[in-house]
Amino acid sequence: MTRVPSDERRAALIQAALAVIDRDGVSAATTRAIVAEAGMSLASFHYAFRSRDEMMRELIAFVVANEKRVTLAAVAPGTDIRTAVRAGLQAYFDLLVENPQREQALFELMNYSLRTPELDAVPAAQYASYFAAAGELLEYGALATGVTWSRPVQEVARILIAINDGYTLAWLADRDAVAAGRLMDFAADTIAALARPARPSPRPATPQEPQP
Amino acid sequence: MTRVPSDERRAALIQAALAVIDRDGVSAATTRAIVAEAGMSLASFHYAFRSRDEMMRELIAFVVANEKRVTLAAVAPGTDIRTAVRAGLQAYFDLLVENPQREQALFELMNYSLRTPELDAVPAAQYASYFAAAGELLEYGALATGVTWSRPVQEVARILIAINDGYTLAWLADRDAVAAGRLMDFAADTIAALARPARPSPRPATPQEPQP
DNA sequence: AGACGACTGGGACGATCGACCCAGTTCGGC
DNA sequence: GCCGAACTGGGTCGATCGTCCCAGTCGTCT
Repeated sequence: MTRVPSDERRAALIQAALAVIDRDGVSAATTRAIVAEAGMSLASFHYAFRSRDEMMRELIAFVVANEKRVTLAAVAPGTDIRTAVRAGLQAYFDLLVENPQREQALFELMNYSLRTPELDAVPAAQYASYFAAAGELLEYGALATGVTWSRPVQEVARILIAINDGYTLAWLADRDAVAAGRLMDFAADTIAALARPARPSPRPATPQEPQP
Repeated sequence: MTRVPSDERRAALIQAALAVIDRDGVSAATTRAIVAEAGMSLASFHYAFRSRDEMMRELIAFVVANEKRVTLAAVAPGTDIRTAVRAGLQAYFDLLVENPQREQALFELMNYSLRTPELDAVPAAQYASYFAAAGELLEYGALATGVTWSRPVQEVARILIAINDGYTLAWLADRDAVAAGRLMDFAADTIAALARPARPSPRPATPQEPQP
C-alpha cells in the first residue's frame, strides 16, 4: 500500500463507506466492510479516524454538504414556471430511478442520526439545507420564467420538498413509475398555481418597497 | 413464569419487540433485548419463533395489518370536505406528535424490509394498504360532505399519502409544528380543490347510470 | 547518511450477536 | 395420580463486532 495523506485516506474511507451503505445498508457498514471496500487494512481505519462514530459523523456532514450542491442541477429557463418545476422534479426522479439505493441510504442515515443522541440535531440541518436548496431553485426558476411566488419562498420550498419526499418514499416501496409521474404532474400544477406574473397590473401596491 | 399458550407468547414477544424498536430502533431489537422487555428467558424466544427473521416477518405483517385499522379514525362528518380533510390530517399529526418514535419505527421497518431480500415485497403491500385506507377515508369523507372526487380516488389517496409522508419526515427532522400546520392547511386546500358537488347541475350526463 | 515520525499489516482482545442444547419443571388428558 | 408433551432456565457455541497493540516499513528532514 502506497503512502497517502491522512485527509485523502479519510475521504477515501468515507467514499468506501458510502458505497457499502448504498449497496447493503447502514447496518452493514462495519469497519471491516469499509476497509475491504477501500482496499486498506483495519489499522488504517483507526489511524484515520478515532472511532467509527467519528467517521459516521464526518460521513453525514459530507452527505449533507454535498446534497445541496447536487440538487442545484438543471432548471430549464425561458419556459413557463409549470414546465420548469415539472422538469426539475423529473430531473430528480431520473436521478432516483438511476440510483435508488442512494436515496434509500439517505433515509437510513436520517434514521441513524435521529437515533444517535449526539447526532440528533443533524436531520434538522439536513432539512434546512433541503429547504434552502429548493428555495434557491424556486427563486431562480421564478426569475427565469418571469413570475413571483404568492407565498414566502420558504413555504413553497417546504411544500415542494414534502411532495418530493412523499412520492420518493412511495416509489421506493412499490416502484410505480406511472403513479409517480402523475404525482409529479400534480405537484407541478400545484406549485405553479402559487406563482403570479412578476408585475401584477391591477394591484396598486408597489412591490419595490419592502415592508417595514 | 406461568404457562402461556404459544400464540399469546408470540404476540407478547412481538409487542415487546415493538416497544424496543420504538424506544431504541430496529438495530437495537436483539433477541436478548426483546426477551428482557417481555420478561422471558432466551429459550422462550426460540421456542416461539424458529428464528429472529421469522419474528421480524410476523412483526411487520402485524404492523401493516394494524395500520389500516388504526388509520380509519375520526372523520368529522356534516362539515365541508376541506374541514374534514384538515381534521383528518390534524388527527394523524396529533398521533404523530404524541408518539413520534412509532412513526420513525415504521420508516425504519420499511428500510429494513427493502434491505431484506425475502421481505422486499412487503413495502409495496404496506403502501397499497396505506392507499386503500386513505381511499376509504376520502370516499367516506366525500359521502359525508356531499361531494365527489374529480379524479380517481386512488390518485387522490396517493396525493394525500405523499403529502402526509412528506411533512411527517420534515417534522421528524426539525420538529417545526408551525410549518407542519401550514403544510396541512395547504394539503387540505389542495385536496379539497379536487372535490366537486355531488350533483353537477349543468352537466347533461346522468350520474346514475354506470359506464359499461 | 542517519534518525525520527508517519504509516501499515496482522494478530488479538473483550463484548455481543443469533442460535442451540439439555436437564428440569409444569400442565392437561387418561 | 401419572405420564407424556409443552415449556423454561441457564449455559454454551461459533461468528462478528469495534477497538487496540506492536513490530515492521517507508518517506522526509537535518
